[in-house]
Amino acid sequence: MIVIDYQSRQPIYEQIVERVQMLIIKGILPPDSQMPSVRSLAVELSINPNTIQKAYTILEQQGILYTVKGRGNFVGDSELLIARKKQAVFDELELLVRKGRDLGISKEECIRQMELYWKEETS
Amino acid sequence: MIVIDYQSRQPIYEQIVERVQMLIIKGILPPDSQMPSVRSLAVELSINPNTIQKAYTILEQQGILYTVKGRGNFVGDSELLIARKKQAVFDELELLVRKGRDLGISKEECIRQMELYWKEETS
Amino acid sequence: MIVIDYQSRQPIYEQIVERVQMLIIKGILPPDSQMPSVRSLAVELSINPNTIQKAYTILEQQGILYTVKGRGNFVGDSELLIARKKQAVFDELELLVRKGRDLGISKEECIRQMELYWKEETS
Amino acid sequence: MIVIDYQSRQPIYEQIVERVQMLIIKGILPPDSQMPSVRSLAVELSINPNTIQKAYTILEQQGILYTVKGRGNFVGDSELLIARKKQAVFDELELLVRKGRDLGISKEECIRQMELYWKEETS
DNA sequence: GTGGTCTAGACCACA
DNA sequence: GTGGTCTAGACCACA
Repeated sequence: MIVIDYQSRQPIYEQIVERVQMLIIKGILPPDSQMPSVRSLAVELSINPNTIQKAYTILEQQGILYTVKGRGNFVGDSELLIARKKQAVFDELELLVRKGRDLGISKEECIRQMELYWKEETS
Repeated sequence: MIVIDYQSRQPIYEQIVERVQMLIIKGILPPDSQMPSVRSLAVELSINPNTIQKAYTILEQQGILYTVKGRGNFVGDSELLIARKKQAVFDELELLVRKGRDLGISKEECIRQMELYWKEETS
Repeated sequence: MIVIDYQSRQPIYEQIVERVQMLIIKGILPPDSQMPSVRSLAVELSINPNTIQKAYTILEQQGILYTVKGRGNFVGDSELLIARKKQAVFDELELLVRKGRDLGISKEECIRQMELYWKEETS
Repeated sequence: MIVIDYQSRQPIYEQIVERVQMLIIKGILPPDSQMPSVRSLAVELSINPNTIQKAYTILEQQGILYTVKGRGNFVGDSELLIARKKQAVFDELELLVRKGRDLGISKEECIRQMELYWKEETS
């Protein structure tokens, strides 16, 4: 379910955070479902448990997971996550528009490109 | 001319690389003009000369600066840089479109936001 | 495995880059095998870790090594490296042919020499 | 007569040494003809006289130029220079053959390439 | 443990 | 003066 690219420059714990977020967004991990335990996921991915723990801690701090003592980690509210991610996308878009304008890209060219990308099939 | 954020997670040498790229893109540093020397910029920014050297070396490898031994560093072809940066912006845009689609953002909403950002004044 | 000439005009980090490239070409360092750590190689060669780091960084930029944060450096695709090196040899050969022609060396003499060198045993 | 590439990584004094050698090899500077003075060449090329002096000193040490006190620098024996350059070309060729063999290039491929380069027009 | 960044300071080649 | 290399040593993120 979670695939890690060990050759990536992105830290493993960040990759786990993002993969879990995506699984929640896509509904594969529904709200209040139980996450695999730190140990079992560490074994499954052949990763140091400290690294899994770090990812879970971050997800908990973000309010995306919640911990029940003695029972484990559970998926929180997915709407919150989706709203936050949408905002992040728009924030990035704003930055990108600025960069593009500095480079002399016209609004029309930018929109044309965007529509182009929108039409493409995604794998 | 170059402002460094010492608190940033982004390494100092990367900040310098990006600031110099921007100054070239904006035409503030025209082609074939001489860059400040490694030592003088180090003093000006209160940074170790090695760090400046690292930034200049990267800019040289990217073909953005060229070095004349014993004379200094000079600005190279700015068109090359701008073309590369434009491509980078479009690549980022494509990624962003994919992210947005996964989050259920509609094409129309995306374009509306983009037009909004385009109208804003920039500092 | 790696021998450095401290008297050479060639910088130490370049010597390391070339030695590593040769060990990969010869198959002594197979793809995906782990490189010695920056620190251990520094101790082994009695060289400052920063210098090893510089060599490894260059090899990574060339796509010859890949780095996994917190784990180490690993050998990448050797075919890519070999193809690039072959091209470099032919490019040098072309330059050499031009130089030879300017000096009045005949094509026949050049080929005779080349065949001679080819027959020699190499250590 | 001498063209310097100020953007080259090759030091200017080395460029001068090589250009002068080439002019002698091609017979443009015949034996016993007088070289331009350090000062006049410095003015002509807009270069620091120290740099010209360094080039001339090297050429004298190589026996390619000779100095007559109070009169200036003169071109020496060109045969000596040509013989030495030929040897240098063959030495480089030997190194190249070794590199090629290590890379798995066949003798036939190497000779074929060489003949190819030999046929090409030169500018 | 691993690599990555940075400082302080030295010494070199080159112009 | 200019850039380039190297050492010694510190501190950080990551696994």
